[in-house]
Amino acid sequence: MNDTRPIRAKSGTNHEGTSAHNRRVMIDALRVNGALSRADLARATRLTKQTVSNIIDELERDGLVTSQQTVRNGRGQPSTPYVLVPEGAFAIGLQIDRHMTRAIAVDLVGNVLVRMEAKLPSGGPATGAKVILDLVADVRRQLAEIATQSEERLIGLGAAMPGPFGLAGNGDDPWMMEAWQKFPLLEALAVGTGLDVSIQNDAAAATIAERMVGAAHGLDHAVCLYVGYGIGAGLILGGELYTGANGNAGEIGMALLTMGDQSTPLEHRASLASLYQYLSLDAADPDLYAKIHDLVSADDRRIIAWIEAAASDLRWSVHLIETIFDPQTVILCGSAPRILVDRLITAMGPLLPSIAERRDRTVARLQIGIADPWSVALGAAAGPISQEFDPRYAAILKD
Amino acid sequence: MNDTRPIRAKSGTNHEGTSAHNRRVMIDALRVNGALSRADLARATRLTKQTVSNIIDELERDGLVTSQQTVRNGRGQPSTPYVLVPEGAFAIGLQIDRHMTRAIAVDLVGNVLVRMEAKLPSGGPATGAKVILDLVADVRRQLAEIATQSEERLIGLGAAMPGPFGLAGNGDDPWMMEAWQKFPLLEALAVGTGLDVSIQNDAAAATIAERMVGAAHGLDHAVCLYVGYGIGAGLILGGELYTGANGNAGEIGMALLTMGDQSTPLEHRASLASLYQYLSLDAADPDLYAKIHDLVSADDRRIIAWIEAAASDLRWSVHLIETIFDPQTVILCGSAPRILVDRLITAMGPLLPSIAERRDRTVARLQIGIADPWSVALGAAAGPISQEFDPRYAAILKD
DNA sequence: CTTATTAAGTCAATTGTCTTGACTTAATTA
DNA sequence: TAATTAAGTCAAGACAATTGACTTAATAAG
Repeated sequence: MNDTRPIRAKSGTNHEGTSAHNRRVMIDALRVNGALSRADLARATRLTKQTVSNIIDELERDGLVTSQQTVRNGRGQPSTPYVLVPEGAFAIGLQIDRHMTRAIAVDLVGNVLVRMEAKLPSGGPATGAKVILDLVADVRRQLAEIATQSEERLIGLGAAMPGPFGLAGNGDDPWMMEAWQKFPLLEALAVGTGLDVSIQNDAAAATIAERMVGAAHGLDHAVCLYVGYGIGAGLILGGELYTGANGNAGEIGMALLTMGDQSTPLEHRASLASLYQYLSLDAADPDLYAKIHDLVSADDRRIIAWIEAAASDLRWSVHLIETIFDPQTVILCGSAPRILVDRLITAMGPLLPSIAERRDRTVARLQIGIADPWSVALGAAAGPISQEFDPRYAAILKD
Repeated sequence: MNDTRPIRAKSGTNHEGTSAHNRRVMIDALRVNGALSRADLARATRLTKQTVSNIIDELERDGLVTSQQTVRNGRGQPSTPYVLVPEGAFAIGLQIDRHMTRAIAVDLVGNVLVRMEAKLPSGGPATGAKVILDLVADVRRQLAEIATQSEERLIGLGAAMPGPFGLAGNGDDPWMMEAWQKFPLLEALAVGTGLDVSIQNDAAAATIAERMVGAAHGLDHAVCLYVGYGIGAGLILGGELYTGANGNAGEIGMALLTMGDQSTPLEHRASLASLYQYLSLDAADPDLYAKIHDLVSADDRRIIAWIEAAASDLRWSVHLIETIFDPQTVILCGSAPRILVDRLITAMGPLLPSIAERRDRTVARLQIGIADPWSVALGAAAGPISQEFDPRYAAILKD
């Protein structure tokens, strides 16, 4: 054709795509169901016994699955259950937050093997990059001590930081995240570690964690409402994390709530940042979570008021998420003191009526997720594992 | 395994899945780009020339593509462009609305070949089912007159009606849609026509129409904001229509807007239903659209006020959609008089600031879609075509 | 206790689909 | 006129799932 307009087309697939998909399906089935025999896998995946046998043999050779004691289940030859081998793969997760950075090493099934943190100096990436690379190197060293072959089986480094990405900053962030968002972090990490690096926002990372080891385990339609310094949503749609056209899907914190004439972003009303401001707390204080814990435990009048107000906004957010996404469940998670999340979820009940009120529900409309300062780092680490081993459309296609 | 808990697993795939996917990719590429040579297709899909040749031969034998005059493009053998054959497939679309039903026949590329409508009697499905089946039969007869082989190449019947589905009715719908939603329409249509039948909500149908022949053509991340009797959103996420865990994703009309202390569903403020109520119009009046057209043309004071109010809510809706989905574009479409949609879109500017304000935009943040009383029926017809020929994850998998 | 039945799992041959590399065709450029 | 470039075909090969018969090992029936 003689014009130079680029041709838009989806990618084709071939044998390798088929094979890669089927491998992933096996691993996913073992992750969701626990031990399964070859016959179980054949029935569940609709592949033939022979195909399953070949793939399981290969996975066993690769050290990703292993057999257990045979079990007798009535007539017929006893079956041999297979399970995932935790040491089959490792990944490192890195959270870059406003005042600190955390790094975690996980294995194939999501066990946390190493966790370390460091304070980030206030100079932004110029000084912070070295701190981060050192932290990653430390985690890697520690991992190597407790897991043989960890280096050979280290599949990548997942980083998480507050989004959104790719935008001109609005300048209202007081703490340098803008500088970090502009910094070519991916390249710096890739060069500094020699690993495959991926970056996502913190809500998305927390969601990946929920899917691997939390309340979204085995669910294909779930939305995580993440409450941290900011507030965001992570979207599991059709079994995959949805990130939108530019990687910024779910940045619900920037949604404007119009109350009367004035509009405020949700983030200014229901995030930890809003709590810190409301209580005049120092976000850089290392004992911050303990202080909040104490305040909540003591039923401090002001924090109770904040919880009530935030719960009201979050209640509405859940309603909106249910209305727009029709998920199997909504999960409230966060990098926040656990007691605060517990109080929030209590204060959010009863939920607003919505299309989620169905008779055929099997999981609760709203569940509590991993509420832990480490959840984002954990999800960051789970990212490469998911990328490498979970079934996904893109994995079938070429390139 | 000796427990009876069902095993959850994704489906595997095999050669036929590969082949089916590659066929769909070819068809999609031709639909999006127009005429392409085998070499173009090979480059765009990353398949080999030989594979493309085989698939194109097969598609040509099946009557889905045809070659055009060869074209010389500089050195080398001239290329032979291929295009989709409109008569390669047909589908029938059916819209069931409150007071009427519309049916359309389309071909593979989305040309409308037949359109017919009928008034629905007020007795609900008991009397309406026969009217609908007769209408479909009439459309089918007319289609057969203008298109030979239409019966052999008729791939299905797509139906569209207001959602949400599968819920206990709230009883506030004055016009029987509840009865229709409870009626086993799918079975009735399948038995009555002998065709493959699928059902979706009207916003989803309008969205499918936008993707096939409208503003979302070739886009993989787009959200359609549908304004009709109700209001809803259709979601194209990652190249596929997303319908949620229970088929009710996008039912944004039920989203509550909290203004001060009281909350109202969006639908009560910005839909045609709200306009009818505001102006005391009879929704069953066959000349309704003409009347609204005249009122808008005459700048009727009251309708202008409604437009201003509705535009304000829709402006906020667009902001919310952009914030949550991060789509390439938002499309305002509807079963509404065109002039009203034009006025609405004008009144919606300027849009609220959002993450959609990017320097690298190639399409407008907000576009106008097919604003036409027939758009839902068109999308309903496009549904089976899309289901059969568009690339989608599920098409690769077994069963 | 013996035999039938059932289910897990393997073996070897086959099938379906894409890939590879050499070849043919038909145009432009030197 | 010859070299170059690109489209497209041919025939053989590679890869991965399928098929159907077979083996193994348990329980159930007589």
